[in-house]
Order: sequence, then C-alpha cells, then structure tokens
Amino acid sequence: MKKLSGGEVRESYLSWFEERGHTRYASDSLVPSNDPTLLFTGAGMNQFKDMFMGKGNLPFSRATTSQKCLRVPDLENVGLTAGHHTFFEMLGNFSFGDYFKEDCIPWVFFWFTEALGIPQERLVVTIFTDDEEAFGIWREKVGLASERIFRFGEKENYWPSSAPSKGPNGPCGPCSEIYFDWNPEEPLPEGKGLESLPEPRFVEIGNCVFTQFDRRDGGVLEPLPQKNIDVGLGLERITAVLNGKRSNFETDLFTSYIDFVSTLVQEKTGRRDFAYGQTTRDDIRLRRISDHIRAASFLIADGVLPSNEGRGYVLRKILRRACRDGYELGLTDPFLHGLAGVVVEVMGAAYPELQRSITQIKNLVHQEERSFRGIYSQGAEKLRTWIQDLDTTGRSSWPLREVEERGDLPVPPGSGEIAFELHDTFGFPVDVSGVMLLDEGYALDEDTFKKSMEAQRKRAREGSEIVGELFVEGFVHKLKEKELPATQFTGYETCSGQGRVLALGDGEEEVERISQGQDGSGPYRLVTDTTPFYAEAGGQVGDRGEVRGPQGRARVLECSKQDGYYFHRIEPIEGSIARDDTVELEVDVESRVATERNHTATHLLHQALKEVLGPQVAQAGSMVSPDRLRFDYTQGERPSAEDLARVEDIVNREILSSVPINALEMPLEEAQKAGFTGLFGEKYGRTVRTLSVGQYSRELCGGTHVRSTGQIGQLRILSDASLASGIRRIEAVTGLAALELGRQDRSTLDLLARDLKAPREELGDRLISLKSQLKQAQKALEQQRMVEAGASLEGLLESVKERGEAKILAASVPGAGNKELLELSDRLRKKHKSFAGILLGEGQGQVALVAVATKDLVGRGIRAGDLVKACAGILGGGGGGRPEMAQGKGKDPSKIPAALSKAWEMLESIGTAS
RNA sequence: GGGGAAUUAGCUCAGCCCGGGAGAGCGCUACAUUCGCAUUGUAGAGGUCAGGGGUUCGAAUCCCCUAUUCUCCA
Repeated sequence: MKKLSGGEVRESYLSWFEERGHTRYASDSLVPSNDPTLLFTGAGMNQFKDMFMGKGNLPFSRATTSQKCLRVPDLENVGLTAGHHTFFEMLGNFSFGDYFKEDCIPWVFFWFTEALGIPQERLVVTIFTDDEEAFGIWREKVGLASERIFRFGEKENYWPSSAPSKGPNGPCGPCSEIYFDWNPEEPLPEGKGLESLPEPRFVEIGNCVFTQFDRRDGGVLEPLPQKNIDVGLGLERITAVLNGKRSNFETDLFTSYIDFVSTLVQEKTGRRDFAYGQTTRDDIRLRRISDHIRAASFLIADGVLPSNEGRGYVLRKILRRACRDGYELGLTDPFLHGLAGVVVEVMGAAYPELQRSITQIKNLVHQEERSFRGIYSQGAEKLRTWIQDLDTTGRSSWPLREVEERGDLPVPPGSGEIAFELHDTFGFPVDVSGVMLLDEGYALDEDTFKKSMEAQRKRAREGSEIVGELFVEGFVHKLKEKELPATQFTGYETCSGQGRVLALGDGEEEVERISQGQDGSGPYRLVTDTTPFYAEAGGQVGDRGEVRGPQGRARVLECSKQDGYYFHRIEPIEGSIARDDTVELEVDVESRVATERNHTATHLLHQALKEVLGPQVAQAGSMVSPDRLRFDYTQGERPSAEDLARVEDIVNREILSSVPINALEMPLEEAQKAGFTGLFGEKYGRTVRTLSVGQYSRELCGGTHVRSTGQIGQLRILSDASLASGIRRIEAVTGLAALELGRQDRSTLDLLARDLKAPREELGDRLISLKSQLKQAQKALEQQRMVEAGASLEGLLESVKERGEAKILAASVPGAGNKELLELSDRLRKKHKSFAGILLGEGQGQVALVAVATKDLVGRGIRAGDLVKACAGILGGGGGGRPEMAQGKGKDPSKIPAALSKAWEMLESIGTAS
C-alpha cells in the first residue's frame, strides 16, 4: 500500500480517469447554481443531473470531478465519530450513456489496487441481490473471490435507497460498494443472513451506482435507453486508509488544523503538554473545529454570507459551534480567521476560489466570531447563574453524573424555558445550552423548548397574515374560471390609455357596477383588459391615478397584480363604473415619475454601495415609492459616515452626467452572459427585462425608470440602519423630495441661528458652551442650597428635644426642597445616636416632607413612613417610605403649624411608650 | 412582516422583580510611597439612568410611544 497524502490521492484519481477518456471538470459550487430545491450540494452528481436525464449540453459523455459537498444533517455527529463531516470531498467518475458496469467496475477497483497499491485481500465488495451482471464482472473481469462479494437488499444496495418498493419514481438503479477491511487476519463474515457489513471493521470507500431503470408507478422498472454511471468515493476515508489512520481527522487533510489549534492552546493557556489524543472531550472539540472551519471557508468562498435564514444561517451556526469549541479549549480571543488561512494553504491549490476570496473569508469569519463571543459569554453567564441558583435554592438538587451517561439525567424544571429565552433573545444556541447543562449533569427539557419554538412560529405566522388578500385569491379564481385574458400592461411606454372593464369587485363579491356613495364592504377593485398602471412588484409600489368611464369616474388608490390580472383599487368620486365600460385610465404622472426617480436611484445606490463597501454587498430587498426609497443590503459592519458620503457622491455624479437608461427584453441566458445581475432562475421566465444605466449598472428589473439619470435631480441619504445582523437598510430621497429636505434643514438651522444668536458655522461651539454654562449654574445653585442648609442646621439643632436617650425634632425649613431636607436629615441622624424627626420644607406653594428614624427608635414604635403619612395627610398630599426613612409632598403650606404639632405629638409618644 | 432583549460614569456592567438619597471594577486626575519607574495607598473629577409621555407625594425602577443596537421566527 502506498503512503499518499490527501492531495496526492485526489490527483491520482482525477488523472487515472482522465487517462480513461474522462474530462476533468471543476467542482460545482456548494450552492447549487441551477437547483433551488437544494440547500447545498451534497453529492458529486448534482451538477450533472441534466446530463443524466439526457437533457444536458456538455460536450462530453465521461467526466471526473472532485466535488465539494456539504451535509447539514450530519452536523450533530461531527467530531463524535471517525468519519462524519459537514464538509467533505467526493471523488467521482460519471458516464452519461457511455460506458457501463463492465468498464466502470474494473476501472474503479484497479485504481484502488494498482494506483494506490491497496492489496486485494484488504477489499470486499457488495452488490444488489440479483445483479448477476455485476457479480459476473467482479468474478471474471476483476477476478475477485466469490466470498468477497456480498449480496444485500434494496435498502443497502440500491439508489435511491429502497427505490423499487418505495420510490420515488424516476431514474434509479442497483449499486455496488467497495469496502476496506481493517482486520484482514480475521475470517471473513458469512454472507448468508447478513444485512450489512459490520463496522468499524469494514469501511465503505466507494460506491458505484448503475442508473439503468426508470421507476414507474407500482414499482415497475423500465430499462432506460441511456444507462449512466455515477461513482462516488469519499476522499477523506480513502486518505485515512492510505495514511494508516482509523480516523479521518488524523490524516494529513486535517492535521494542519489540529496542530494549529493545539499550538495556539499551548501558547494561550500555558498548557505546554496540550495535544490531540489526550482527552476525548478535547479531541471532539479539535475535530469539530477542523471540520467546521473547512465548511465555513468553502461556504464563504462560494458566496454564502452569515445571516439569520437559509444557507447563511447554516454558515452562522457552523461558525458559532466552532467558536464555542475554541472558547472551551481556552481560546478566549478570536482565532478562527487565522485557521481559515490554514484552510486556504491546505486546499487553495485544488480550489482556487479559496485563494480568490481569502480576504473576504478572513474578514467575515473574524467579524462573526467577534460578535458571537460577546453573545456567547453573556448567554453563558446567564445560564451559569441559573444553574447555580438551581443548586443553592435547595428546591432541586441532583447528583452530578458523568457526561458519558446520557441515560436518564435529571431535567430541571424551567430548563426548556430558559434555553428558549436565551436562544430567542440572545441567539444563544440551544445545543450549547444543552451541552452546558450536560456538563453540570443535567438534561435539557427539550419538549418545552420545542413547544416554545412552535409557539413562536405560530405567532410569526399569524402576525404575517395579510387581511385583504384573501379576497383577491377568490377573485382571481373566478376570473380564471371564466378564462378571461390576462391584463396587458402598457405602462412602460405610456401613462394613459383606454381599457375595457373585465370585472369589478366589492369586498367579497364580484359586482356589475360600482357607484359613488354606495354602501359596500370594500375595497372596490377593477380589472381591465389593458392598463398603463404599474402593479406593485419588485419593491416598486403600484401607480395611483384616475379612471374615467362613460357614466362616472373613480380615483385609483393602488394597483396590484396576481396571475396576470391587474387589480386597481378604486374609490368612486362621481357617477358609476360598470362592467364592459370602456374607460380612460390615467396614471398620476407626478407620483409615477417621482417613483421612477427613486427606482433608478436605487440601482445607482446598489452599484455605488458595491463600489465603496465591496462586492459582498448584495440586495436583500427594496421598497420604492413616490416619497422615498428603501434599500436593504447585506453588510455586517456599519458603514462609516465617510463611506456613506462617498456613496452619495458617486450616485450624484452619475446623476449629473445624465446617463441614458436602456431597458431591453432578452433571453435569460443572454442576459446572464452579458453580466446582468439579479435573481436568476426564480421569478423570471425565459425572457427577462434588463435594465442598464449607461455602463454603470446592469440589473434585471421589471420596474419603470426615468429615461436619463439626470431626471433624478439629486439623491440624499436619510439614514442607514441595521435590520438584522448582516443586513442593513438605507433610506433616501430624490428629486423634489430631496429639495424639500434641504429646505427643511435650512429652516431649522436658520431658526437655531436666530435663537442662539450665532452664525451657522458657530452653532456647534455655541451649543457646547451653553450646555457647560447651564451645568455650572446648576452646580452653583446646588452648592448655595447646601450652604443655606448648613446654616439652618444650627437653628434646627437648638430645637431638638430630648426624651431620655432619644432626640426628636419636628421643624420647618423655609425654601428647602427634597434634596436639602434629605441632606439635613442625614446630618441630624449622624449627629445623634438615637434620633427621630421630620422636616418640612416650604417653597413654590408646596411642602416637602422628609422623616428619619434610627433603628432603635423604629423598634420603639416610631416609623418615618407613619410620620410622613400623617403630616402629608394634614397638608393635603401623600407620601411614604421605609421605617428608617420616608419622604412625601404636601400642597397646602398654611397647614404647616398643624402638621408640626401632630408630628410632635407622635414623636413625644416615645417617652410614654418606653 | 411578527415577537423578545438591551440602552445607567470614558470602557465593562450591577441596581429594576418588590418605586423612596445613582453604584462597582477598569480607566482618568491629584497627592503620598520611590532616586526614578512598575507597584501600592489616599483623595477627587466624571452621569439629562437613550429620548418623550403617563401612573405616583415621589420613577433608573411600573405602563405607553419613539430611536438605536442585538436576536429569534417567517
């Protein structure tokens, strides 16, 4: 057996099949380019789907690839086993109606034995039960002993698994797998009664799929006219075999990452002897980090950005798990971006896209890691105190168990709720909560957690339901039943025109006529055969305007479309409009043009943002109305004020150079080739509408636009805000709205300048100096009050009466407010060991009350709160507080003498009480 | 689109449940210790408790609105 590195195995394979007439083809992106049904590319054959179906147009019938693959369902197992990965490489050779089993089997097998030098005695193969053809080839052409050929059922040896009995319909076929035997000295197992080969002795290193049938209903297998070969081999496993390692993670494909992290742990934690292979727990972490950093780097290289949904969410989750593992190893500073550099070193030669986006990878990883560390330590702290409280309250206390015994760990009440709260509020991953609980010997209440999640989903669903839309659905259905033609849109060329009324709606019902002043549940809707009204789409709001018929007219408030029908929401203003009327439709030109300004400006803004912030900026949504435009884009960090100013400048420069705008319809493929950007493949049909602003911006767009950028006038950015992590929103205005904004700013400034009596340029300085003057004045006032309070203190001391040890006082302090009284009471209390008293401060038609009592006197029945309540009652107010200290307020200063005598009465009761 | 959370000194945060004199640590300034520095000690400066409204005699604290930031669900 040769000793080969992972890279050498990959190269050996690809050139082996190149020599056998295969075209070496680049790996497909991890993000399937033409298949929106898939989250990620998970197998080598995905990019050749069309070829297998006979619909492809690649100029070859044999291909070999090393395909990047990502499998999310395996995420939980990564690190716990020798062979689970999220990201892995799949070597593959494919035949599209070219060669079949008789060539495929020996080529693959002899690659193992000849190119890699794996002895035949270390290999066994499996075939589908009755695939005698395959058996014959293994026996005769390869010369494998029949006890090395195992026959398994459709679950193990059919693709898709169990296809004949369970489906799905479509191309399928038997497969034949090749296994490596780690214990060749032991006797081979008996084939009879065996359902699969025992692990871990046997490891699957190759799977040849023979796509030869088309499954029909009822499990009927029709032979395909074109038979295909789809072979997949896991590079990591084969490398493990050649490296002589039982775990994929111990091969040269992974050691660089493990070494990098181990060294870092040694440096950062001072654990000089730290290394892989010491403790299971740390090994799992090292393996997980190694796997995840590969997945994350490749995902970013393929254009995935961390976000809160879909692919971006998977990326985020993977990065966060890796980050946490590092944290637990003692790496408290971000380190993953450094590790991402290692990925590029190790894999960059085979996958040049890594080298191209190395900066982007490092930046995003770094950013994501930093933001997560903040969240993580916060969440961990919260959970930690929660767990500690569990034990100390004594209400629930469980014995600590070993992590290995997952069996029946105690489930603390409320663990599901706290995990959900942490997850929902701080984005603290629930699996991390689970692991932290596990570390302390508890289990997470997963049912409650899931219930909380479900409740959250329900809330979101209910909240997002739009009220009026149900009607349109039913209405559309009726129009379709009548087979009415779809509305023809003329609004690209014109803003007015004639149309025939096809249908009218009044709330729930379809009606013959809509009249001014009629009672109806509304909203009224009108559908015509032709219309210049733009219907809301692509973020651009629908047009407003007017519709005039022979018997009346109506205002058009908004226009939307569904299944090709344009629905004008109308409000009759005169007479009535009936079905089959021929009507004049007139769009409100002013608001249409204002909208167009904003729409074209949005395209400019998009491009300018890319220019200033980087190519990673992608549109995440937009809203274009006559008043303003909103543009959501992907970007992690807040753009600086300078960046935004530059964006504004760039857009305005394009506006000033008055570039013409061209809208063209062309086939989708042509648009792609010409470099137009947009959401290909989803909403768009075969022909697409392209929009180019000079040479500057090229996008797919169905909206309406000005004819030249000069018509926009100017663009002013109003705000830039964060919508969600990784997504920001810019709001801006153009044209007359921008002018109006400038005017408002000016009038505000004028007002300030007039009022502060300072020229505009000095307003800032003026404000600062005024603020500091104000502060000084306030401080002086306070000091003055304290001085006055000090002066009155002496007078107060003279009024203090004695009742044994206790000193008591009830007095009024003219002009004193709450604060001064507090200060005075405090001093009085400090001066006398045992003191109770109340002070009334008169000022501004109000009376402030503060009472204090030292602890010993509280014990003797004097409560500050009672004093205040009694006096404030007399004074027409209220108050309260603690026994030692209380305050309140009264409204009638003339009652002060009465309040004081009541207070004395209460205070003097001390003497009688003792 | 629908929820949740956070916003308190230059920084990191406590205080909020249960309303009653705005706190801690770090940093800053001064002084002392020292030949000097590190250090240590002492003292001090620094806050419209995000903003607005409400409840209350009294709000950082309870309620409502707004803004900003984070986060989950769709």
